[in-house]
Amino acid sequence: MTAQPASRVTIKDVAARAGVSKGAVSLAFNHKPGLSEATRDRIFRAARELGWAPNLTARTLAGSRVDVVGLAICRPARMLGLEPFYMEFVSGVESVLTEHSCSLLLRLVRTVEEEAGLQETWWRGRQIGGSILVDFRADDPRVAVARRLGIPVVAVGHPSLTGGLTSVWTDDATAVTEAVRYLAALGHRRVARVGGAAALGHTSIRTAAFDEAAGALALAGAWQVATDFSGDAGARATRSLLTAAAADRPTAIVYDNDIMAVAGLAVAAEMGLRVPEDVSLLAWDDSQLCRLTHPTLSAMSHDVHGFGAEVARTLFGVIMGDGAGSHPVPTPVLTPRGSTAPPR
Amino acid sequence: MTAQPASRVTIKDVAARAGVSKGAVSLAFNHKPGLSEATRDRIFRAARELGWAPNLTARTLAGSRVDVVGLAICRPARMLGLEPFYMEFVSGVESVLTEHSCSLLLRLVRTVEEEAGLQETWWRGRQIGGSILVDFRADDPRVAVARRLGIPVVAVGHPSLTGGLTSVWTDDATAVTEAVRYLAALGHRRVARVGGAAALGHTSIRTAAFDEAAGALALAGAWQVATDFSGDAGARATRSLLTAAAADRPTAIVYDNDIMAVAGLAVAAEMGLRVPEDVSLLAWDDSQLCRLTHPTLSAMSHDVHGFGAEVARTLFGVIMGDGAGSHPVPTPVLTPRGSTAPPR
DNA sequence: AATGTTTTCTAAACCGGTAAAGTCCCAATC
DNA sequence: GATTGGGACTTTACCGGTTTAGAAAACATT
Repeated sequence: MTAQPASRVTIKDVAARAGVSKGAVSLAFNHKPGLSEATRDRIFRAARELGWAPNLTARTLAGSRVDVVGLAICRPARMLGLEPFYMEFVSGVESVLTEHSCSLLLRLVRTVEEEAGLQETWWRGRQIGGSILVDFRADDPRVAVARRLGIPVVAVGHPSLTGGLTSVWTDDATAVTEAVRYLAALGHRRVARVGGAAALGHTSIRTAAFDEAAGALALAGAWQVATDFSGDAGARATRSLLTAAAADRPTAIVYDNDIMAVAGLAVAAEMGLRVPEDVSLLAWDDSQLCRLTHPTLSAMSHDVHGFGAEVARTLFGVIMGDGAGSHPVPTPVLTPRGSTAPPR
Repeated sequence: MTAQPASRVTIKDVAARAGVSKGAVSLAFNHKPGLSEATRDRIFRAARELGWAPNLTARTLAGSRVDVVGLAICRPARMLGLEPFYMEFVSGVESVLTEHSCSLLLRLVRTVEEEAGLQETWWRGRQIGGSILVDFRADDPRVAVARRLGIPVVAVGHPSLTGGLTSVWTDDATAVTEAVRYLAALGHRRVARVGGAAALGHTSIRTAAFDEAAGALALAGAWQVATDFSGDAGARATRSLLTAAAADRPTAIVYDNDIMAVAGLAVAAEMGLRVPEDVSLLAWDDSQLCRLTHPTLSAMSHDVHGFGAEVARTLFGVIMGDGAGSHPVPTPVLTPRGSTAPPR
């Protein structure tokens, strides 16, 4: 990858034009003291006339800031395409980064180990000034890497998973409990949950909370299935849950994302079951998708965009040296729509 | 954004340990001739022992490659979250970038003008080695910027829109024609199209092709609506198309993406119309979503992942200096599923 | 007027690499 | 035996900024 020449304007040209030294230009552009207002003006004028902006690469190398934040996402490509969560999350992150004229370095990886290596490479190569870590699992190798190298990171996940790294998280356990209680309150006694990838930490948390809630409410039936978050998996899981005899099958199903809930809706239709009369469905994340189906999908709803923004804000805090600790964001709240109702 | 110290290993340390000069280490790591096998080995061993990897920032500054590719997407954040197309496209791009150990710099912008400025900043600041431009519109300002600065870019869009930049594109006109012909062949005489954003070049192309095809087939009715690609807009458009008296309303609707088609499906259900008996629906892009509805959605289907990969490959070509010109990728093909049938 | 203090600005040393030019040594050629 | 020609490295000059240690000038103090 060779870069074209393309007559670049450098700090030297600006300095020459303003009749000062390189150092002076640098001071001016970093708003540092030691220059008279007059020269400052002269420098900015010269820069404007030449259309110059500091070269970030050089600036980085010279050892000040790195205006890039890393984010690696570790899920099979095919699955990602469908997951509204990530794009929305990313757009929330970006909204804050942009204010700091900071960019996002995005990479899709296949395994956490690969990601751990990537983060190390990025950091050592001074490609990033900090990083966002998502999708924690038990004994996550990224914790050690971040700690060993002292990378400023924000871990998206419950503190119990993120090994003491600064974390931003939603209270999944409470949300699951609320979901189950709601369905029980509607009168459901046989409830199922179509969960996400078993390896993921937040899936375990939800699984445990579901068991707990089902136990506390003494539900007659409580099923849980792990999937890979894909619509296909959600469809399969739903199909297998609903093929039992009417008296034995769940009357309500909670999904771990909204794609699987949409798939579940289709499966119910395909099997001739009415939603919500024969079976209630409850989605998670609540992207716009939930309002585009018929019936509309009830969901555990949270502001994913705002979540991303909060993560980015927290990361800036970490980079600046403050703001470690644990930052909970609002718990997903139940948004009832057309897909949930009392069982017949 | 200040970076932590974190005792960095540099090329100098490796050189010292291997008992050679910095230059030798550089030669070894760039696989250039002029070193004996023995020294090469010694250098690599030393690097491994010290856990050293070349600092990309320094490498970039020194004027060789820039291992980063830019991509700015210009659509409202809320809409993006839902658009399966982009994530899938990005994942296709990444799959090729990764092979070249190259990263993607992603940014969401609000206007093309903003993007044009961003591309210029990126390029001048040597943040990127090349860029991918998407969503072309008439008189797109990015064409001039790319040309003036000599940025290696690949334009995703029909050559008529991309002002002579190297382009990768799908033949939307042919695909639209195929869609209309198919519906006509099923016996539909009143067909509508719920299109994307009117400002976008490929929307205009599809609009013109639809008119042309409808004319050629002498359809009794041919409606077109422009939207913003959102599910809500798709729902609204569908609702307004279907409220006409049965004898006057379209019996088939083509959508410009699959989100709107899903929304259309829900609207039909909500209005008590059966799909495909009362109205046929045809989606575009064909993400997994189309197979998760009931009935499943017929779609103009193409390999978005592969599309992204081809774009990345072409970009590498451009960066290397060859491979300019126009690169068509396969035309979307009709994939009939459950949402299309002859009209009653 | 001589002596501190600031303020303003410059020169030069980095940052961590790359690349072109230069040095050294040894085998081949005339 | 002097010349040529490589191969194997090293030297050195950047890349485009930041930063620190001064120097020069302006101002204040005694």
